[in-house]
Amino acid sequence: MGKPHEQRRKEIVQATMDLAAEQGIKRVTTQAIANRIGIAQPTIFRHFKTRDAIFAAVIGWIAENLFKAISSGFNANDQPDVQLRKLIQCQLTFINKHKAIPKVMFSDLLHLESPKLKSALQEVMNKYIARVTQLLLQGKESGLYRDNLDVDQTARYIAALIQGLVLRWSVYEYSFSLEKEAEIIWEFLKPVLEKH
Amino acid sequence: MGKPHEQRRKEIVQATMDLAAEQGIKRVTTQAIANRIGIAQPTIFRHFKTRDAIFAAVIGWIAENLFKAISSGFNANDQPDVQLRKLIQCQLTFINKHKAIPKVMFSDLLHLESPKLKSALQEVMNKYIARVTQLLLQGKESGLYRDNLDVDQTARYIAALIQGLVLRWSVYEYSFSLEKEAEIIWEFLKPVLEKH
DNA sequence: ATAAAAAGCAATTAATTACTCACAAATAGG
DNA sequence: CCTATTTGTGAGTAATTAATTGCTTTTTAT
Repeated sequence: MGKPHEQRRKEIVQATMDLAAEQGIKRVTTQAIANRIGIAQPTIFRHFKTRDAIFAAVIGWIAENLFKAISSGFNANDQPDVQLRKLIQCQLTFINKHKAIPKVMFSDLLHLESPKLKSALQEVMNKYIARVTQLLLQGKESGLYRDNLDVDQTARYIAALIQGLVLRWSVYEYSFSLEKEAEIIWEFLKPVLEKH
Repeated sequence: MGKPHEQRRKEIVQATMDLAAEQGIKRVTTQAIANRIGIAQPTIFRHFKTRDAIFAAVIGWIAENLFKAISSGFNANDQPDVQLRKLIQCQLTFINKHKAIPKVMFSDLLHLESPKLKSALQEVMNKYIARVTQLLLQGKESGLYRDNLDVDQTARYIAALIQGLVLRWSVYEYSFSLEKEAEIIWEFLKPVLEKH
């Protein structure tokens, strides 16, 4: 039954995300994780020093795979606006597939708890906003968008808009299609970005 | 030292909000609340049946005072767009004054915990969105906004935008002025609403 | 094959924390 | 003023849960 360290770590991260999606962060106890995997509770601590370390790994997983996801649709030949549209679509598809993400993002974790987790999440946000800023700048420079577009401000608001949307999606128990929202968000954003 | 029931309840709600703002929901233990007020911990339970009941009262307080706040600037003579702008300004000023709000909104409370608290919060959101929808509709009918404006969708996105903004403000430890954002949000929204 | 290292577990611990209880002090009403 | 109700408290309970410990089993490397 003994499995290699790295494999168990992945199992634990996965089980943590599954439980978080189903029941919320608070109910993800080390016991619950162990039960889900089918190991004893103390075995968890062979693979993670503390419970917080598990959540740090979860955030790491999210960061890594979110950027894989939003890079997956990348095509250098696309116009910047098409790239941005695809980015939003890929992001929402990714979050839809991993319902633990809003639970982690909107939990007590970031509002205090360990400063380490908090700054880890801030970093993900920053990196995401930087990517959007870059695409906005390209669109501006290629004449697609308004000349007076504040790319930093707009990138932050696009991120805020999506976060708010995902929050509602999570609070209303995933009762609407997140993926379909990509198109609607895009229609909403168009007049903000485009010349008129 | 014995104080009347209603007064103590208010003290407890206030202390809970202060502590939540400073340290996050998780650290608001009944002991911490009692310490802040200067009473014994069991005394809390003379005034609230359970800890959850305290948070229900907090949400009640927020709901009540948020609507007072966004109604405070109301002037029937204002154009609908001015009304909406004022609403956003009042809301951000109110949240800025009560930093517990994002802690409560973005906590594990809504992501599971008691369904009662969750639906209470959903109700606040719904009521807020209804108010914004109403103002958008007025603006549309008075010819200020685009004819093809989807008022429901737009109201939801305005709410999402503000929630996302408040989340960032909270995660970044209130390090930027929330009140100043009202103006910037308004500039951001203009092209979405107006004819062009 | 075998010794060392890694992974596993049962039992336990230590800390936290919401909540109870029996009784004391304060307050209010007649 | 006296009594009943309310408010307050010190001491304690029960439940939860992250983390430790000592030992066994499994895996890996030589």
